[in-house]
Amino acid sequence: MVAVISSQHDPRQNRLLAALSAEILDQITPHLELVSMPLGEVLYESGGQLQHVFFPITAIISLHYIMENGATAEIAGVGNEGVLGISLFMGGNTTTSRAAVYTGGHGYRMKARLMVEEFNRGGPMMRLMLRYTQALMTQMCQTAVCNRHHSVEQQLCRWLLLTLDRLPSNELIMTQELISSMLGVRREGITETAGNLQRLGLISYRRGHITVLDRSGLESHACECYLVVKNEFHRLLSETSAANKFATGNKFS
Amino acid sequence: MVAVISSQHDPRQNRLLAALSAEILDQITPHLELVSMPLGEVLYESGGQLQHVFFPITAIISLHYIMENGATAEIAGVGNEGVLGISLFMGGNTTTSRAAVYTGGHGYRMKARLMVEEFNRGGPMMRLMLRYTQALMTQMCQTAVCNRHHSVEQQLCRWLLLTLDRLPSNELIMTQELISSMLGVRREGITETAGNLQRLGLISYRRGHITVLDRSGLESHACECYLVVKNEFHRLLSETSAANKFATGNKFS
DNA sequence: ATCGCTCTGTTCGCCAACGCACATAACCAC
DNA sequence: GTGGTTATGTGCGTTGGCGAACAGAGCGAT
Repeated sequence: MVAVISSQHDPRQNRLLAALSAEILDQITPHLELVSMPLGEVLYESGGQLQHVFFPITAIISLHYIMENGATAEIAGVGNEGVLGISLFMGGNTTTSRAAVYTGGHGYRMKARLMVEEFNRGGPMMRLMLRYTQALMTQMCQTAVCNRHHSVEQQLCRWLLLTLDRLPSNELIMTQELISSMLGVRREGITETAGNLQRLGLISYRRGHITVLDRSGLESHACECYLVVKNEFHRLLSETSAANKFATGNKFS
Repeated sequence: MVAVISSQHDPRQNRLLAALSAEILDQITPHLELVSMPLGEVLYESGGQLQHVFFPITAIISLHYIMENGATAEIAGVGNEGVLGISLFMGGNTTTSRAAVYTGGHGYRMKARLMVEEFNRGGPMMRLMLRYTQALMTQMCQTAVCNRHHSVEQQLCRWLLLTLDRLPSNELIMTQELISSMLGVRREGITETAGNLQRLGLISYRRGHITVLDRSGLESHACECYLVVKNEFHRLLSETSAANKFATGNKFS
């Protein structure tokens, strides 16, 4: 069973891991453990300790905050472009947010201690993690801005696109209820908005499934936030990025 | 003139600098330049290059995003507890946000290249900057959450308290117009809310000045977000924090 | 002392999103 | 199939915050 799964997956399906040199990737691959990440699994609670960092490949994780009254709001998402657990090497060990799987799938995990050791070498892994952290911060910023100024429809479009970018197909497996709790809005608001988008021919959906039919149409209904995040991720994490420039004068390199 | 100013200020007035060991602080002090940071000064524009990092002592800086339609929203603030310019060592060099002074005062600045070099030593400066970065992320997260779920009144209370914590006195020098653009709400909304708070005896204000009369009253009108941010800054940046724990197994230390 | 600019106070209609309640419809397990 | 469960659709009334427009009041400059 494990062998079957392994043959279908490769650490390079995670774009952060893929950005590492073959040398470093070979070095850490023995420590990467393929794990199933089922919908709803909580990878850490607010204030909890992480035993592993996670590199999703087909799963998507939501970083969100649960308020005293139980309401939730997503702060950022983590898919195959990223890693869960940056607080380990940032020095705080915990965060005030929670992480849960909202699109089931697989990912690789690595023991926290190994990750910290690798980070502390100060080499390409550290630089990659720091660049990713900055990209994640951009996503958080844009979430804040979007929450302040944009309509539910704009936010839904943004969110669908960001999620779609992390998936191999154009179909999302999730209920409107789930989306509403991610965006921190009413479920009825999603029903209404999704209905509009379907009427416009941008998406189609049935109970628990959403298919994107017209990606560029969705983009034009989304707010600017989507492209800001997407472009910043590309700028910071494309292989030809500022990595080398940054390394100038770095005694680690 | 410079001598007079210098005699009144000390790098230790910035709590990040104060958290460094005397040895390291002595080492970088020659490179710290005391600068005046007048209200409205733009320290960097979205996408621009930073020539310096800034350690505010009496000034407060707003990190905010300007939308295509000109509306603004603050993402986080930076005062004497922090540093402006983390994108320099995170590897991205620029951010999508903008930084402007919203409470005039003074701060120290340091040439960007020197900061990067110091960071790249991988020692206490790096660990301090990373812990600060995580605290800043918490602030961003809470801004996102607060924007989603809390009323203008709750947000105003939170914002006043966060600003107050960065000031030596209980008086804020700023117009309602300025506050509204920080929070990304209408100026009238601030007028109305500030009027309520004054009627309740929590604050008093006159044209361009706000005095906090009842701090704990303000706290009880604020949402949970204020304390989340405050506690997380304390946890991550108090001198007895996880710094040493983090350093365990770190070949730099 | 006065003028003029800027900041603050107040009103009005408007609308997006909310909270609640309940109807219908799809899917799953048996 | 059929029944139960869960997801989606719809219709209220309510409300917090918006946009615009303008009146008054404070403060600084001259």
